[in-house]
Amino acid sequence: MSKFNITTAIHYVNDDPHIGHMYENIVADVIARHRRRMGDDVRFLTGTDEHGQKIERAAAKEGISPIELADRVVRTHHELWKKLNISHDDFIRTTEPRHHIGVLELIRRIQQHNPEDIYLGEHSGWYCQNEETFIPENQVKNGVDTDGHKVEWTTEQNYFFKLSAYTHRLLAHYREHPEFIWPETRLNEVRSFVEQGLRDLSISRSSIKWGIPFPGNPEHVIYVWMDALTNYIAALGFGSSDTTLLEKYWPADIHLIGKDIVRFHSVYWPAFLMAAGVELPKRVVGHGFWLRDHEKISKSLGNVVRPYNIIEDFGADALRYYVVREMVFGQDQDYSDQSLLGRYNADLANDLGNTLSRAIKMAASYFDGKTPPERCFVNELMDKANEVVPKYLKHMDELAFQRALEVAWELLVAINSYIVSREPWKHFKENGPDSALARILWNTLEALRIVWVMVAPVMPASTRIALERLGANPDAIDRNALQWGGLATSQPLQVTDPIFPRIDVAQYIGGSKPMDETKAPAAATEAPAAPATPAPPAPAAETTQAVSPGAEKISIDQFMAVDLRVAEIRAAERVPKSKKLIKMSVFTGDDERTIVAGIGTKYAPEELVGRKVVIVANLQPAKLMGIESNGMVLAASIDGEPSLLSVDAAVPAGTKVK
RNA sequence: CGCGGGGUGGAGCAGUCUGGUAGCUCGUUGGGCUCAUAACCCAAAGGUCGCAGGUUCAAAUCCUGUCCCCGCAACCA
Repeated sequence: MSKFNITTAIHYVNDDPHIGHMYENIVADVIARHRRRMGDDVRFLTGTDEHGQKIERAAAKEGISPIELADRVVRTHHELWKKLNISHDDFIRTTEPRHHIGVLELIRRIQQHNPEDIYLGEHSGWYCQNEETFIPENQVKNGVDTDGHKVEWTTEQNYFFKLSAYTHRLLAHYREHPEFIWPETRLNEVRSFVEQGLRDLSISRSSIKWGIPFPGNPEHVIYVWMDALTNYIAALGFGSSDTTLLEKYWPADIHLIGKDIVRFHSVYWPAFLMAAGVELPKRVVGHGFWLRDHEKISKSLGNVVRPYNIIEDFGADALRYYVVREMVFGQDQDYSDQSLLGRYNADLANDLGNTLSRAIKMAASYFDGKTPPERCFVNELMDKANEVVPKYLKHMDELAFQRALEVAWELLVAINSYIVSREPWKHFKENGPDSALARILWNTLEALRIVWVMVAPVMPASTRIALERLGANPDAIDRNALQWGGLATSQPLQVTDPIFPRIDVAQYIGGSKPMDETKAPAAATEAPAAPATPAPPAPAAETTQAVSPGAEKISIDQFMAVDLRVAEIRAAERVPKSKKLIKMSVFTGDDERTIVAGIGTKYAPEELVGRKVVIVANLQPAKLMGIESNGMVLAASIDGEPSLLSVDAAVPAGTKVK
């Protein structure tokens, strides 16, 4: 018996799980269940990442402690995994003592094996007092970050990991183990990233409190990624006195993660492990993302998919099947309710479920409610099954789950075709329940049993039900169960309601059950949205909605503080390499100045020259693509399409607008 | 020359690494069956595989060039 250790990423607890999280755990579960029934000793780990600034802040906003927030969200995760039948063996939280121990041990081992790999250095950057953090360069403009807070160039002392020293060893590892990163495109990406040379990595933060204190310097907290990645070994007892699990299950066979964090898992993580003298995981597998209308799903876009109602109404298996069947594993895929329901009806209701009812009802009515009394080992369904099963297993091994299911459906189609060609109903009328009929229906049921066994890792709950109805042993889903001949004769069949009832899509979608955007049941405990820090006023060019009557009123003085005036565009050109920026030279009555505006999607530079527009003349200068813009051109915009405000040509430049 | 993904029958997508009759699901049309969840089976229509060159006996697949679309990053002041 060989061991098989699979992990998911640990999910960040700043929000309820969405379809991306579900997908990852579902796929990991499918793999785990498959390996288990193939006889492996499986260890399947998932968990939550609970440290870091975002949690700290989200908690502060609600007036609770970070751990309280984490506890609450973790509960949602547990409930969801239970609903989805995720069969993990362990669930680790980065706030657990065992995790702390593991992280500290990792650092200790690095210091022991490669003392020079962790050193105290200086880190400089834009620091925001208000948020107590460094702000990335690209979010800083004019001494202010994107939230409008003041930032200062600050230098702080940090511990660093000598990542630069591992460049060549990592490249060598990729060369010797090309299977280390999957799919190949990700390997190429990572390799080219590493080939550019690696910079040392800051592995402590003194500005954050919510984390694991750095050993020997409690003013610092360990960098979240170093913290988080260690969960994979901490869960196995790394650093504890009991290393049984570690010896048994490490290295991991698969770290299943999203493609966005492949770099952390295939560069930082192995480098840490090399430094600590710990064996590397065998494989980092990056899956694709679920998209919505070809766009990335994100909270800010408001297109997050949380198909809780699907789970409620059709069971976890429908969702499990959909995500595994619809996505080419490794690639991105569009999500839509229509496609989910389409798959449900076509594949589950019409094919899988209907064939089950069809076969069972016939067999039951002709053979006294039991599986037919005679088995058969010479027939085309058996041939088909023997052809399909090896292909199925190959696809499963190659992580081509979509293909594996396709192949299982081939057998299903063959079953229906077989039924039609043998016409059991006619045979029964003409000959009664003779042995030929018994063989025909036994073949049908037996092939169906094999289909369900193939489907078992994806739809475990439904498989149990189906096998019971078929008169088969619901626990028999191991590798032997994929062989022809497993169905016993004269076992009780169950004739019941459809396992996957058809859905009227129009009615369902149009009905009172919006599937998206619904929150998890457990999320009902979520505190009411705390008053957010006031958002910076939207730039005029972006304002699409009418000013609501309830909006705060401003005084005339406040309004007059804005210097609105008519200006004439003297010259205009596109900003090179920009998508929508147009650089204009405008005459304001007093001077001629440069204004950059994001109107290039709608207007061509030529048609702008000579045009009179309204500008805000006393706006703070800002740099856009390196060009200083002194003012703002007013425009109304619909869905990002700007429409410039203009005045009659007779109005001279410089005229005040009020 | 920023990074990456993609352009394949009406729709959505596989196939491209490892050239060899272009495949799947949905939809459409005609027929069959009436055992089953208005399900199932058979058949048909429908594609110059973005475009142009090249390599080859043979190119959706390899090479070169080119056009277009979509993410990310950098810019809607």
